[in-house]
Amino acid sequence: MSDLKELLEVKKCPRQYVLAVNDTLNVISGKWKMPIIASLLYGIHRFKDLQENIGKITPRMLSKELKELELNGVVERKVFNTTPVRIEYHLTESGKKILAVMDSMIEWGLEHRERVVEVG
Amino acid sequence: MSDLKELLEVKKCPRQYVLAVNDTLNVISGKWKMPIIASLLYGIHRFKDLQENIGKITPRMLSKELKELELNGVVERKVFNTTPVRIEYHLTESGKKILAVMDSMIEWGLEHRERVVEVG
DNA sequence: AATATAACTATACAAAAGTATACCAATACT
DNA sequence: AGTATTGGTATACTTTTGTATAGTTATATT
Repeated sequence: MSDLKELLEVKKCPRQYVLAVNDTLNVISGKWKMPIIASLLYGIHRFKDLQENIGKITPRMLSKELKELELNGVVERKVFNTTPVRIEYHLTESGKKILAVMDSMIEWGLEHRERVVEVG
Repeated sequence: MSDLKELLEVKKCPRQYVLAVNDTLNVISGKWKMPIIASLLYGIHRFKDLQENIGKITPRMLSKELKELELNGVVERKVFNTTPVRIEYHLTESGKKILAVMDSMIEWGLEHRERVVEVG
């Protein structure tokens, strides 16, 4: 295959795919996104509980990340009119489906570790 | 389910899964990893060609990222004893399989965009 | 009136990631 | 000797991401 053909082939890589990958990366990149999403998946929904479960995250980061996830349509914030006020964070339908991406990442990561150990 | 049970359930989330996800994130996170891996997948292997294909990347970043990918066992660097010297970067077996992760990211990203457009 | 609790916010800072611009080394060609 | 080519490095920045530490608001409890 000629260099030109290859170049054209690359240019054909659909823009919507690039956008889709970037959207996904935005949602899962960073130190705390995965721990937060995983905790929500496991049924932890309140600020203090998330903070305790994740361990070393500061309230500033937890707040910031939850806001970003909410803005990205991955998390929904629910306010309950009790005293003291109770607030719960839940994954949206999209949010729950990130599990599929996590699964593919786990699969790749495990296989890769085995291969690296074999090779040296 | 009690809070305690939930907590224990979370603690059961296997450490090797956490490591696997982190390994994968390390390989795909950042502004340039995906463009580089995609270019390699599409058959572009030389430094200058990668630089041209990716567009706005500086040689410093391309060099740095390729080194990191090599260190992580995702890319292999081959030196050809020609004049002038020819160097090629190729994905390892592990590297090629990142396509599966990319696919799941594309799928999630596309679905998520549709859902966000629907909801508003 | 003092203390406790949930759910944060504010300010200042440090570290990591990325950019801009210029330069280098080896070899071959003219 | 001067120029071109490939495959990078070096230095100095700017931006983004994450940390540390303290404070706030609203209500209820003692």
